[in-house]
Amino acid sequence: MPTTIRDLAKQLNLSISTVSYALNDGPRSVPAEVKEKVLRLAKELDYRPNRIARSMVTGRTFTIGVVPSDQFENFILSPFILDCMNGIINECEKLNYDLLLFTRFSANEELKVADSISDGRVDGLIFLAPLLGSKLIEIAHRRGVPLVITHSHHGEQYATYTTNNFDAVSIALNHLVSLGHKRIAHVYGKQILEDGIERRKAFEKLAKELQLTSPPEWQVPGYFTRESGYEASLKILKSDNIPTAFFCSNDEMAVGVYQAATELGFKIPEDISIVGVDNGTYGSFMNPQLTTVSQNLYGIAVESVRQLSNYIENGKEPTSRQFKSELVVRGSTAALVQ
Amino acid sequence: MPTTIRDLAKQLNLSISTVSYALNDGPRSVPAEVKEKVLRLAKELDYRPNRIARSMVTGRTFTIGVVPSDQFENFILSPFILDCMNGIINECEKLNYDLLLFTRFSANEELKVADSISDGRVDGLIFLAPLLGSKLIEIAHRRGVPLVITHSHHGEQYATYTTNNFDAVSIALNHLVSLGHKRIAHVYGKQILEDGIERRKAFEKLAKELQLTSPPEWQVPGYFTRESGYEASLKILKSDNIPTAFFCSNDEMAVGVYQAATELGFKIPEDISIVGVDNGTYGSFMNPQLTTVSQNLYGIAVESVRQLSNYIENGKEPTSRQFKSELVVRGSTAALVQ
DNA sequence: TATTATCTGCGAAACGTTTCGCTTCTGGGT
DNA sequence: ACCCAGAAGCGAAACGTTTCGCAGATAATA
Repeated sequence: MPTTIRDLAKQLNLSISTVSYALNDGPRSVPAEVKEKVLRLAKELDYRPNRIARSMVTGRTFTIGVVPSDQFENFILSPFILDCMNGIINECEKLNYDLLLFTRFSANEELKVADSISDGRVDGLIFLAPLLGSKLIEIAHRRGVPLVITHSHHGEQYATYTTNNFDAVSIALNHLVSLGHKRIAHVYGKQILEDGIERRKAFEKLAKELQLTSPPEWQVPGYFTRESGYEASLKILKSDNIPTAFFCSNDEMAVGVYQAATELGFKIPEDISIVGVDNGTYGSFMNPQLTTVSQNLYGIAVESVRQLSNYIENGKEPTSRQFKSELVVRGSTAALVQ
Repeated sequence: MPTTIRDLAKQLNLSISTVSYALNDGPRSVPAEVKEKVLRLAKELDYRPNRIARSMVTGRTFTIGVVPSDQFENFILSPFILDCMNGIINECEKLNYDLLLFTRFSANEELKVADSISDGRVDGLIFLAPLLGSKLIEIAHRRGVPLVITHSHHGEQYATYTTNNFDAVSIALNHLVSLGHKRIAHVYGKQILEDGIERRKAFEKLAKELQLTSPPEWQVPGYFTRESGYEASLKILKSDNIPTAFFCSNDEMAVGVYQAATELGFKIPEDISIVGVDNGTYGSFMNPQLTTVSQNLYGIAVESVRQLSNYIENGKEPTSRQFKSELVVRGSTAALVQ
């Protein structure tokens, strides 16, 4: 029903090819008056080229697919993902890409998803913090879909955009140590996400180096969610051996620790200091605001889009980059008073 | 380079049509053994039907487009939008739709956007809390793209999924009144979003009905963001006429009020009670947790996807629905002590 | 046995573009 | 007067599907 290029051609007594050249300014020239005629009629008939048909012949869709890792039941876009998405969206806007957000995550549907990410609808893919066991990446790669990975590595052959997790943890712990803290608990994150694993290892190593007091019962598992941070820290805070500070493997879990601590009557930062990782949007929503180690979530997102698009458009192989972290001192840490 | 249906046909000495019938289980039958042969080879050659080509002929894309209102510079997906998106994503997953997230928002590009939302790539559109002046909706409608609107009305001809804003405000204010508060300030929201306008009007009306004390200087403008809530409330809190409670037109602004209040030494809820609207993910991140009026963001999102898909698939006209709000009492409100 | 329905299967059209190869025409350079 | 380059424009192929119209073979009905 919508106007097609054929309608234009017919009404103007021109061939389809000429009309196409006029509309697209190439690849061949048409006389100025013809072009004008075409454009005028196109406007009049509210003509818009059908993107599907164009993709059919050009092989390009000007769409980038985003594959978030499946996070939690009914809560696919976490605050963390939100910050990533904002960077991706803005850069896509600049580069004139649209964004296809893949919605089928369930692990048992992995094959279906695999088909849907490689059926020609996207020019390339961005994997957001993929789970460790996911086979999607290999499949997409084998099928020749251009892709980049954020917040995880996945073998040398992939371009990855990550934070140096060891540094991040080091920055956080050194900050606490500089404030006099030695008794530090660790709420670690999901152990099927690279960030979770790496930060946990980093903590263990650094705890020795910095001669921290941090017995096994102070290493508690979370899942990068507020709830899990709450549960995990509650156990520690209810025991008779209380740390003076918590290092949380991400900001969301730190929120949970806030709540557990507050509920039990501890004051932040007077009684307990808390540091998170991410510097996500909502760290500053908290009261007191959260001291954290920034991941350059926005920058990582932007860079991954840029490199992906540069590969798609110019064939330039994307190169991996690791991003630096920075300490963001706010209200949740204070010098230890004895 | 990928395997096509033609490759399968050639290798099996079958016609393309027969192969297609075998792959799709219809619309005509093929003998079981032929079908098996086809499926086996398809698997062997890692054949996946090209979605673009399929769309070309069927006219269907199995993709729903989401158009967020442009919110703030560099921050397109707000926490509010995040909650909406989660509902949309989950329902799309169930109904086997993918999601195209439109990324070009700038008002000055409205025409370009208009083309991109109606160029055949989506089966339907969901407008998320569109700005009041936006012409996108009319354009999409005129061009025959199925659409629904959330969190705003836009004329009788559109299916809309909204919250009853008057009720929401009423619930919040009655809660405060029941706690003894009469001196209530209002941080209102963006006046180019329907929610912002309606809640402001509701507050004005209810302030009279409930005989609140709320002079004009206590009606302060925000933009539904934390920063704006902070700025707006700071003015009031620094004056020599301090309310006992704040009603904030959304949760994010309430966060800003928390911060302003805390900075100036007010205690929540002892000195000042605060109520927000949304019951977004973030409200429970705060300390004390925010008392709020829940919008059923998730339910609204789900319902809009359902109705849209039902229209796309079965031609059943979507019908508007208004959703109820509920009071969620948490830690930021307390009885007024004199 | 003659007639009609049901299976199989093929070929081709259609979806709406982009772009290549050709032809015809014009004008400038020798 | 002849040649050649460039401009203008057309027709058709191609992208990878789905599906309609046919035709021939086989089975069911009278």
